[in-house]
This record gives sequence, C-alpha cells and structure tokens, in this order.
Amino acid sequence: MTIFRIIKFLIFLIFFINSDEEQVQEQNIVVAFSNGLFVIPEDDYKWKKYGQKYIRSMQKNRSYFRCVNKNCKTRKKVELPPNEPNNIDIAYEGDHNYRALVGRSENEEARIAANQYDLATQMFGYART
DNA sequence: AGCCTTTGACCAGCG
DNA sequence: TCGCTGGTCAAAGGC
Repeated sequence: MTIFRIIKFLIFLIFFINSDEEQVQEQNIVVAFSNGLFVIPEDDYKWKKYGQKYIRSMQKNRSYFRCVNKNCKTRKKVELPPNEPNNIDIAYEGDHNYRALVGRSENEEARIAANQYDLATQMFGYART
C-alpha cells in the first residue's frame, strides 16, 4: 500500500468518525472465559469475512470483511493483537449505501455470538466445545 | 441446502 | 528480475 493510499484512508476515517449522521450503531458483545471477560464491538451491518492475515509489521492478526450487500462496496478491517484481545482496531473503508437493518433475530444474535466466540478462541488458542 | 469461516494459493506493489 | 508483504480469491468444510 502506498503512502498516498494510507493518507487517503486516514482522511476518510477521520471524516467517518466525526460524522454525526450515518453513524454506525455499535453494540458490544461480551465473551466470557474462565479467566475473565472481554468485549468485541459489533455494528448493525452484515459482513462476510473474506480473509485473514498476520500483519508482520504491526504484529497483529487482521481480518478482512466486506458488506454482504452486493451493491455496497464497504469493507472493514479488524485488527487484534494476539496478546491484547481487548485492544481491537476496526477500520471502515468506503461507505454503506443503505441503512442497517434494525433488530436481529435470536438466531442471528446467536450466530454472531458464536462467531465472536470462535474469534476469541482463535485468539486465545482455546478449543471450541 | 445454504450461509459463513477457514486457509492456502495467488496476485500486485514496492524496494 | 526477484523476494517480501499485504490484499483477495475460492475450494473445502462446519454449522
């Protein structure tokens, strides 16, 4: 990635974070472990994970998501330092061209929670039961 | 059956 | 040109 693209991306992030309208509604999902709790922020859009990489320069695991809406070009990068699971960086690239669906079914909530649990177990190296 | 994640392979940019 | 690194693809498997 060139410096230009990095700067462009940072400018977008600043605008996105400061924007009052079209603000993504966030909610936190708490994942419980025997050695404590940690919180993973979650937004109201549906994402499809299309890749994961360990970023050597940052020593973080980065997951790549894109919005499931085919007309929507929005992408999301989630960075998790293996040793600091609470220190999550989420970067949005692009903008949604539709409003998030309000409300989720119980199945959907359960699935998302299961996904977050998988993510957490992966970070901690715990086996899923 | 369909949706979603995983993960190795592939691709592109850069030094 | 070649190797490294980050980003994406797509087959396979799980739920």
